[in-house]
Amino acid sequence: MAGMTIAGLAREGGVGVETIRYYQRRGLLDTPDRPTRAGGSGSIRRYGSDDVRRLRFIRSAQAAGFTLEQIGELLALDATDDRPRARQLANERIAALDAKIEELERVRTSLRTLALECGLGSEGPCPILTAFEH
Amino acid sequence: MAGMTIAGLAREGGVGVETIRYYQRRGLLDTPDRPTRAGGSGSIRRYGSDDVRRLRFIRSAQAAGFTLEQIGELLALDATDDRPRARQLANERIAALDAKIEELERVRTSLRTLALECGLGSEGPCPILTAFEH
DNA sequence: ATAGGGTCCGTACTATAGTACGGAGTCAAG
DNA sequence: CTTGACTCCGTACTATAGTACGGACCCTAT
Repeated sequence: MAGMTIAGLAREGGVGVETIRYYQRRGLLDTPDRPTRAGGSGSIRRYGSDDVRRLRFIRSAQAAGFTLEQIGELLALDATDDRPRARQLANERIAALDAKIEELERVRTSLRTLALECGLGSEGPCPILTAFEH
Repeated sequence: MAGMTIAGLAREGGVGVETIRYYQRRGLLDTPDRPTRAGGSGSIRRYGSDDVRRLRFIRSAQAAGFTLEQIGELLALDATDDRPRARQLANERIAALDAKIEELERVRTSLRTLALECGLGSEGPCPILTAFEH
C-alpha cells in the first residue's frame, strides 16, 4: 500500500487531488520529500498508509464539526502528551454535537409535520411558513 | 408589534441589521416601501409581525440544513399550490437529516472513546488519530 | 435647532473550504 | 524516444453566508 501517488491517496480518502494539496498547504497532511534522482532534480512524491489514515481522520473529524483549524490542533496534539487539552477539545465538541443533534431532531419533527399536512388536504398551498412554529 | 425599525426586526430574529439587509438583497425578506413624506423623499421602513415570522422561518430552515437558495424556493412555494414540490423538498431534507443525525451520533461515539481513553491512563499522548477508526 | 443615533445604500471585505488553471517537469508504455 | 497521462507549483477564482464601511439622510429628545 505504500508508494501511491497523490491521485491514489486522494482516491483512498474520497477527495480530489486538489484537496490533498490544499490540506498540505494548511499543514494537515505532510508533503513528503520528492525522491532525488541521480540527475539532481526531484521526482514524484509517494504516499503510504499513514497518509491514508491521517486523511481519513481529517474527514471524520470534519464530519464531527471540527474546523480544519481545530483539526490541525488535534493532529498536533496527537504527537504531544497534552491529554487535558485533548480531552477538553473532545468534550467541547461532544457538547456541541449533542446540541446539534437535538436541534436537527426538532427540525426533523417540523419537517415531518410539513410533509404530513401537505399530504392531507390538497386544497390551496400547504402552510410552509407555519410548519416551523412551535 | 407593527412599526418596528430594521433594528427591531433584527433583534426579534436574533440576527444583525446587516443580515436583514443581506436577506432582502437575496429576496428572502421583502423591502417595504419607505413611507413617502409630504416633502417627496422617503422616510424609514417599518416592519411587522409577518416579517418576524418570515425571518424566524428562515433561521429554522437554515438550521434544518437548507441553503438560502432552497429557502428562497420554499418561501416562493408557500404562495403557490405546488404541494407535490413542497413535499418533495421536505422529504429530501428529512432523509438528509436522518443521515446527518446518524453520522453525528457515530462521531459522538468516537469522541466519547477518545475522551474516555484519554482519561484512563496518563502515560504518553492519547491516540487521537486512532479514535476515529472503526 | 441641533446633536446623536439610527437608517439607507452601494460597495468592499472577511472566513471557510475548496476548485481551477497554466506551464514545466516526470514517468511508463508503445 | 516520443506521446500522453500524471505531478508539481504558484496563483487565481468560486461558493456560501455574512460583516464592515462611509457618506448621506431621517428622526427624536433636549
